[in-house]
Amino acid sequence: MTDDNDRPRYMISVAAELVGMHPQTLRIYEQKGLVRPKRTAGNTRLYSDSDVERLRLIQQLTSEVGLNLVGVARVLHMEDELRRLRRRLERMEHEMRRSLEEVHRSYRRDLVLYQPPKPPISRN
Amino acid sequence: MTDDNDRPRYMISVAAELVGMHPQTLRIYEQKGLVRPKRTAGNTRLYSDSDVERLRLIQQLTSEVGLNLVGVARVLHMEDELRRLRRRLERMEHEMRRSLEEVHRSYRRDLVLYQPPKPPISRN
DNA sequence: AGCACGTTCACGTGGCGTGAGGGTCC
DNA sequence: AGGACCCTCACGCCACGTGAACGTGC
Repeated sequence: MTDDNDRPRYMISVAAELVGMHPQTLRIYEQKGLVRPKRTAGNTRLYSDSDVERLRLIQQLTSEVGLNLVGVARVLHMEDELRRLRRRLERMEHEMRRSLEEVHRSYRRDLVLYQPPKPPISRN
Repeated sequence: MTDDNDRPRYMISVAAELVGMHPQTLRIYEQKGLVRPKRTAGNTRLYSDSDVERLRLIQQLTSEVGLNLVGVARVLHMEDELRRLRRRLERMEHEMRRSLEEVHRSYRRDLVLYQPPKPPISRN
């Protein structure tokens, strides 16, 4: 997950080449807060692979979907939110199943302890 | 909820007046699928109060937020999705609590049936 | 010294709002 | 017949992408 996909690698001309965009466009995207490449000590932008991937996503949203840059920012943020909610929902489903089983197990333990030795418990 | 907020009421000039927009703009919005006013037999658009409210929302997203129309459509749709997920999450929380209590109650009933009359149940 | 970087400004294109023209329904 | 509706076309403005100019870092 957090491997070196985030390591700053490419300067702007390379990154632009990778995604087939104008370097100036990438600068505009940064200015509007759509990507946040790191900088060298000499103030040169360095794009990570994650940044490049994000650029491709932005490209898709603008050129194919037709969003303007405000829309791209908004949609990217809302997609994060959606992913978060879906994950949370899924985890809650698991948690729910787990808890129910846990309770069942706990009570069955009690039942075993307390059951009279003679008649076996009949279960359906 | 589904009272007469959905009843077709205002023709385009009135609706446009209500929200302070150009009638032609409303036609464009319909053409792009952002609002779907009903029509009279004579093909005249009739906007409901819900439609008018939606128009105000669209107005906010375009003029204040700065979205283009594609963005408005997308954002409106994603907001619906977000609301749906949040509601579902909330209902699941309730359901989880309810189920757990239910199971507890069910087992306690059993415990009463099965507990031996002599030694009292010791609990930690 | 040279090349790619940095920023700022200028231009072209396209989306969107607004208006006009012409036809149709009450 | 008049007025508001319908639709289509035309114009203006602004956002965005692209390029040029000029300065700076390696």
